[in-house]
Amino acid sequence: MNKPATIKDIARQLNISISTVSRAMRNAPDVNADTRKAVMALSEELSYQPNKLALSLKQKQTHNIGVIVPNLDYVLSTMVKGIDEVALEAGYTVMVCQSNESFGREMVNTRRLLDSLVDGFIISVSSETKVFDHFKKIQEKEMPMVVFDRITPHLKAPSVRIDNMDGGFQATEHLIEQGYKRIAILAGPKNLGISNTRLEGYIHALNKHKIKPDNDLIIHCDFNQDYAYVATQELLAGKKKPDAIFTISDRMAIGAMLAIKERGLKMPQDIGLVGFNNEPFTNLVTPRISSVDQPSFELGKIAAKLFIERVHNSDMDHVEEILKPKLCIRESSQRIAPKNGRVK
Amino acid sequence: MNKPATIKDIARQLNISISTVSRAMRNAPDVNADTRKAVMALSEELSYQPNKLALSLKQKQTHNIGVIVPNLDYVLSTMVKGIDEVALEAGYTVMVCQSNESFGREMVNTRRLLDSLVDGFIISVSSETKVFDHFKKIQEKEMPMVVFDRITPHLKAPSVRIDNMDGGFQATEHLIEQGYKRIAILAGPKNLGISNTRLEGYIHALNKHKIKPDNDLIIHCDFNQDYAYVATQELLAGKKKPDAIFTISDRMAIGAMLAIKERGLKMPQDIGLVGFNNEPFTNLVTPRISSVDQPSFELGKIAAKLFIERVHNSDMDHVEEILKPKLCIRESSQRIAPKNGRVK
DNA sequence: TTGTAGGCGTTATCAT
DNA sequence: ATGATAACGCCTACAA
Repeated sequence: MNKPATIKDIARQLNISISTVSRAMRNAPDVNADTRKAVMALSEELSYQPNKLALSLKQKQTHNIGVIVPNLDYVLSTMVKGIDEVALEAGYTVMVCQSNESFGREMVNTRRLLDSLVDGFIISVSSETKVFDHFKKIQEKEMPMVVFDRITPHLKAPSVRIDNMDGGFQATEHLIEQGYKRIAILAGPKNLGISNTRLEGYIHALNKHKIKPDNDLIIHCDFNQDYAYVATQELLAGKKKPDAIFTISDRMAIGAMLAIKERGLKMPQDIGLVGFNNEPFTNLVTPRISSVDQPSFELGKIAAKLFIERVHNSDMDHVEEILKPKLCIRESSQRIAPKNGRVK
Repeated sequence: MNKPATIKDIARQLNISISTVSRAMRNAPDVNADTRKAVMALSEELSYQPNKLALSLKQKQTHNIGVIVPNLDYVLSTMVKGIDEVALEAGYTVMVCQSNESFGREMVNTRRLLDSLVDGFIISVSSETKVFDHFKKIQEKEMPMVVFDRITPHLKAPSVRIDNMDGGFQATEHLIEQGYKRIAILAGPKNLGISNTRLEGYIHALNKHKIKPDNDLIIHCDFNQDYAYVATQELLAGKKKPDAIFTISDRMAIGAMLAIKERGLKMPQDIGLVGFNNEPFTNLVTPRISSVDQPSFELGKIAAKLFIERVHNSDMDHVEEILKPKLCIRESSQRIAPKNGRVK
């Protein structure tokens, strides 16, 4: 490891003091032009790089942001891209850690980053997490923290998310308008906020249209394809079959779709299907799946912006940005031809 | 920011010296049991956390690994998960940076992490990158560096990748065996290694079966769905139409598929299609797309293992792990019924 | 067993 | 305009 040059080396070679070099480097006003030139030249030659560690230690800030996400699926990796974009611009480096939806991993990652590696956090909470002590520790240190996408009332912090209720509402009302009567919902895990809020939207839509929610049509299952597949099989095998299904993720929609096809039912004729996230593949399967689109990249950018704002202003815990999702209607749920033209 | 406790605080409160505290903390052998107990108790009470920055500065190592990837799509995020798994186990924290396939971003990210933030790098090269000076700088510093997935001959470093040639070969030979005669390939950008190697595999398979490669059937286009869509449209509109297409990514396969459907051709009867990556959605579209599966998670784990090995052994530049991919045959290319049973 | 002193690379304060 | 010195939090000879 041929060690990197330090200001000390430069000082020694130039026969000037360390502090002068330091000043010259940072374009301080009170330094002789020639001296500066000499310093610059030599530092170039030695390809001097200031040591961030020393700087961070001194200034007690790292200019790193810890980003903790449950996974890096389509939606979250797009959001992270948004965070990255803004953070980089503002001179921050992003450290991404996946918790794999595991509470333990989330704790470990948080603790590690907390060890003076980052100035603060941008967090999306794992679905497994029910205790928030590790995050509260961040706040006890009065570190900036922003929660995004998967927020929780347990954490008082500036946040940005989409209007999940509205998303659930749009999806459900659309199905109602298409004439579906018995609309089931495959909701996610019970302790997951986005799951419950999308469910609320579903209930709202039913209520608005005077349809009584039926508990047999409200299924909580894990957030993935396989569980959705099984849940749908059971729904379709039961005696109170649904004629439409709203799944709160596209992965789950796929699971549902497989079960539906297996049973020989046709979408949208026999049964309607709407997913959530608008992942690219919804547009590729047959039939194409209607899905609620969310502005993920934008959301990530806002999360980072909130963070940066929060750095300078600690009175922001009440800030809660909410972005509107938008239903994309496709074949899987469109059984009444739209008035003006064709399905996208 | 109520500042965290340091060993200094502990020393002062306990009326002992800093070094004793330091020793007690690290379970040094030569420290009185009572002293240690007292130190432990107080450090617990003050919820003391050693300052990683100071440690890193002192020891000149951070125990961070910089991971630079062109994006976080399905394959790469799975690989990163593998890296994460092993790295965490070994006491390393992973810093992931996306270059967004941009050379500039890749440089910026590398430089940032290089500023004493990481002990080394695990890298997958962006498709845009043709100059490797930023990576060579890593090596000049004699930092450990491992290249994975998207490797390049320009970088002498331990690496792990899949056998892309074999993947291309498997896909192509399978199409030949299914009786396709005019097999086109949608290869990626020309300067991308995996693109060319998969293309080589394609050529090999053709040669083996005495089919003369036709330059009109070899298309280089950007690594995404839209370009593949256009390229396929052109192929199918030309006078020398292919009767099968091998795309070197599943995203591209989707683009091809859209163009094929648009033209009213049926898969696998009229035209065969094979993709690469075995992304989950290949199993979901209609028809299901045959695709070359690669052990992404495993590959990530190996990358991290190589890194850790490399930390202790600098003579590893020749190491080159190669994992075998495996073709998953599905409906899009299967026009001869398999002998033993059904398509998966 | 414990304490003292010096150093990691940088900046900031106070002299000169 | 420049230099000396202390400090950030920790570790490690060396001394006691």
